[in-house]
Amino acid sequence: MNDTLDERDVKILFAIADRETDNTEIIHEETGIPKSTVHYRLQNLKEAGVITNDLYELDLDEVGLGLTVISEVWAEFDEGYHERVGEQLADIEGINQVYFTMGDTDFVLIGRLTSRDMVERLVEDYESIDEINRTSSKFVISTIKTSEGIGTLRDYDRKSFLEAHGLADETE
Amino acid sequence: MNDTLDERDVKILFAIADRETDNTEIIHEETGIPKSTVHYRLQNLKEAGVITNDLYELDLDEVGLGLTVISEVWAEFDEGYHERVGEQLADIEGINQVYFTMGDTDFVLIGRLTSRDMVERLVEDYESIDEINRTSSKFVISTIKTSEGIGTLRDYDRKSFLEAHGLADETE
DNA sequence: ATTGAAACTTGATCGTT
DNA sequence: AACGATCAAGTTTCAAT
Repeated sequence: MNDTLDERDVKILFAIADRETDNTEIIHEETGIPKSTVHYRLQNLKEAGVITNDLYELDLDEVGLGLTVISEVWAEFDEGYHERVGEQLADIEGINQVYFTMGDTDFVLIGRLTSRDMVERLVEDYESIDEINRTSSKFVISTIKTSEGIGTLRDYDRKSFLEAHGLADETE
Repeated sequence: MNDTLDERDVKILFAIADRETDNTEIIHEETGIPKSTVHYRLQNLKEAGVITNDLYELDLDEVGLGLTVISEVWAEFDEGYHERVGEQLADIEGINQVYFTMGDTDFVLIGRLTSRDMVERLVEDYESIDEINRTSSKFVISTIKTSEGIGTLRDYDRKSFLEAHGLADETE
């Protein structure tokens, strides 16, 4: 975890996440921090390796989200409840992936947490949801790979991806 | 899935992922497609909802990666092997998250696939790795939430995030 | 380290094919 | 739809604090 990260950096990073853009004018508007200062801070964060590229992929360890927890949650089987339970799980602070899977009302969640202290709260949050029967959590010792969004494409060989979509490879 | 996506769009999207930037000059350099055409294509993809924001978060359904599979893999317990097995799992086409968890050599993987046909190949790929004892896979019926990278910050309340890091909220 | 203003680079637009 | 040339917009730099 990077200790050079201060409140102002956090403010800028949250603004980028919230407004879904790195446009300095908009980040300035959101935070009240001048354009050139925003630029200065972002430059430092890039050099420090907190922001790893132009697409604003983040080093989660560096921002203090080094702890990953994978939870499985079983809920009461009842048609309408899946979505409602799912939304409630998704709203728990620190949870960033929620999947509803085949089998008997089974959710898989992935959370990125700031510390072990949060785990206790997490489980409390699960249990505060009425329809939930049982939960089980496991800690991640090491994250060998993560990619999301456009980064997901890196996991594919372009030729075979095109093939899978019935598209021929255009040779320029 | 969006059928307006053609080979050229895919080429541009892969170039963005590979070069980790959306700089039109660089994408031009990578693909041979003129700057203004790159711009034109990206604009269309944004309007079509394939690219959902300035940070190039993608709608995976729209790019034809609508099928999500979560797998658990147990491997032989042997000090050095974790990383080697992990890397091999990470290299399987379509796998975009690999976690090594507590317990007896247990990996959790998440894959985004183009079609059911790929699942068979996936399992074959798992089994082609020597050290692996047992695998189990489940399909995701619906993805209720996913966020990665800078988007992960959206899962936090800024005040409590700052607090967790021992940072006071600066009032401007 | 911060900032407003200037300088510059680039993304967005336009007109033609 | 594609693309080279042009313009508007954004990013980066700079000098002062």
